[in-house]
Amino acid sequence: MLHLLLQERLQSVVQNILPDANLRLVQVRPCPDPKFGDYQSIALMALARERKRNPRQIAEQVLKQLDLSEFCDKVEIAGPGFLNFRIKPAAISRILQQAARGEHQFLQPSSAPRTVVIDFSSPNVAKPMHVGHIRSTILGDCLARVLRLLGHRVITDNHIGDWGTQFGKLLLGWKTMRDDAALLREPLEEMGRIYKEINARFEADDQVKAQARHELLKLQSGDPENTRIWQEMIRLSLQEFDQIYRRLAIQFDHLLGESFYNPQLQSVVADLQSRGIARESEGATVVFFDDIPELKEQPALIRKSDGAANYTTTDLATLEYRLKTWQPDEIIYVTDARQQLHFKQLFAILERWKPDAQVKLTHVWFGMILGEDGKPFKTRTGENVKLKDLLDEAEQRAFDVVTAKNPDLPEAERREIARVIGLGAIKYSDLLPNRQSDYAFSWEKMLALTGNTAPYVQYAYTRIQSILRKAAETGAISQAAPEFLLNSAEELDLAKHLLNFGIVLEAVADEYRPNYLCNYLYDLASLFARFFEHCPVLKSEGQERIDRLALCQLTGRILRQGLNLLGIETTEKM
RNA sequence: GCGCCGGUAGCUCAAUUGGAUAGAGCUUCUGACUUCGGAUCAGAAGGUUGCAGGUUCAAGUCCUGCCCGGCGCACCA
Repeated sequence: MLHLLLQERLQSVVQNILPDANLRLVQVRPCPDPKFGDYQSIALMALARERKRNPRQIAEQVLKQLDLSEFCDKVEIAGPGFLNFRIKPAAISRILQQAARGEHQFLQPSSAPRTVVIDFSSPNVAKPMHVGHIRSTILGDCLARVLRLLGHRVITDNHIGDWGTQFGKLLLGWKTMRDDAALLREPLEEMGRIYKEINARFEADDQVKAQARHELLKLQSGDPENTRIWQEMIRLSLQEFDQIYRRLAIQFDHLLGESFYNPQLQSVVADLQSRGIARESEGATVVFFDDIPELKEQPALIRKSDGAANYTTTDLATLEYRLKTWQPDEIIYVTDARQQLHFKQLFAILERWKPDAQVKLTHVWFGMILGEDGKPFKTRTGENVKLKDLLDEAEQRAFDVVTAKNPDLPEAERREIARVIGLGAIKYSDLLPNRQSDYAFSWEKMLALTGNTAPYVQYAYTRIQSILRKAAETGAISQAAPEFLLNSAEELDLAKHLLNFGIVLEAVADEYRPNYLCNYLYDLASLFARFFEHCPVLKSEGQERIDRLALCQLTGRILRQGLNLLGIETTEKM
C-alpha cells in the first residue's frame, strides 16, 4: 500500500546516502496531527544520532534525491528533522478506485510469509471455563486471524491441561463422591464440585492424600479402570469447551493436550542430562542458569525427586514436537503474566538444547483479572464467574436493548441480533485495553453498549447497510465507476483513514496488540458518523452520489473485515 | 531479600516502544436535525503523567534513588 511505497522509496534513497544504515528504522507512519501532513518519517533522527550528524542535513540530502511527485505534494522537513508527506488527492482517489474494483483491501500480504504456531486458551480438564480463560482465548484467536490475513501460515494448537497430579484427587473423588444425576446435567460443574471437596479433604487428611496418590499411580501405570474414567472426564470436558468455542466462533487446528506428550518425557529428561544441560540436585533433575544474570537464582526443575515430570518437561517435549512437525518460524504462547519466569526458563533451555533451531519464541502475556477492589477477581461467594454465565448475561442485556429499540422485530431476529451484539461487546472490551495492564473486571465495562465499544462500530456498519439497501430499492445504484473526488473534508478524512488499515494490521502483528485495531475501527466508525452527518448520500446526485455510495461500501467492507479479525460478527439491523 | 509488571483527567483506560500541543470513553454541563437509523453528531469542563534527580534537539516512555499496589521466585500447572 501507499505507506509501503513511501517506505520503499525512502529506504532506497537512504541506502544511497548511508549505505550501511539500518533500513528497518526507516519507516513511515501516519502523522499524529493532520496539520503536519498525512505520513511522517522519524527515522532520520535516529540515524543522525547514530552517526553524530545533524538530522536536518541528512533530511535535506534525502529530500534532494527523493522523487515522490506522482503521489505526494511537496515533502517538508519539520522540527528537528521530521519528513512530512502530504498525499495528493488524486493518489488517494486512485487507491480507492482500485479497492472499489476489489483489487485490494488497503493491505498487502507479506512478501515473506512465515509459519507461526499459536498456543492459546488451554483450559484444564474437569474445571468449567471462567473469565480467567477469556483473554488468552480471544487474544490468541485474534492474532491468528490477523496473521492469516497478512498471508502467514498459522497453526493454532489448544494445549489443554489433561494430565497432572490433580487427576489423583479427581479419580478418588469420582469414585467416592460422584453424583450421577448432576454429572449428566452439568458435567463440569459436578467435576468442579468434586475437585473442590476432595481437595479440602486432601489438605486435611493424610489418608486421603495417600489414596489420591495411589489412584494417580494407577492411572500413570495404565490401570484400565482409571484410564477409562480419565478419558471420560476428558470427553465430558471437551464437550463443554466445544460449546463455548462454537459460541465464540473459535477454531483450533490441533488439540494436543499435555497427555499427548507423555511418551516423550523420559527421553527429554535423559537427553538433557546426557548433554550436561541438566543435573541432579536435591534428588530432582534441574537446569541451572548461572551464566544468565536474570535467571541466576532461578533454576528450572525438569524432574521432581519422586521421578515425575512437570510442566516444564511437558512444554519441552511439546516444543520438540512442534519444531519437528511444523518447522515453524515462530511459536507464540498466549498466557497470563504470572508465567513469565516459566517461559524465560523454557526458552533459555531450548537455546542450549537445540542451538541450531531457527525459531523465534514469543511469550505474549497479559495482565490478570482483578475485582473492583483491586484484588484477584472472585464473586461474592468466592467463585470465579463462569464464562458461560458471562456470555448469557451479555446476550440478555443486549436483547433488552434491542427489544427497547426495535420492539416490532420478530423475537427470533432480536435474539440473533442480541447474540451478535452481546458477544461483540465482550470480545471488544477484552481486546481494547493494552494487554499488559491488569484488568478490573466489571459487568458494566464488559457489557457496555455505548462509547468506544463494538456496538458503536457495528452500528456504523448497519447504517451503511441501510443506505445501501435503500439505494438498491430506489435504483440509485449506478453502474458508473466511482471517481472519488472527495470534495468535502469529511469525505477526505474518511478516505485517508481507510488507507491506513494495512499499517495498523502490521502494527498489531508486530507487537501482538489487537488494541491498535480496536482503536482504528473506532476512529473509522467515528469518521463515518461525521461523514454521515455532513454528507448526504442518497440526496446527492450524479458523480457525487456514485462516489459517496462507493465510499460507504468501502467503509462497510473494512469495518466488517476489521471486526471479523477481532472475532466479532456484524448484523444488517440492530 | 531478589526479579517482573504497573501508578496518566472525578472514574475506566490509550498514547504505534524516545517524537511535534498527553488522547478516548464514562460522568457533568450546553447545543443539533420530525433524520440516508438518536446505540448519533457538535461543543465545554476536566492534567505538575506517584515523588526527586539525571541523560538530549526532544522524556508518560530511557537511567538512578525513593513511595505505593500487584504478581512471581525448587518438586502446582
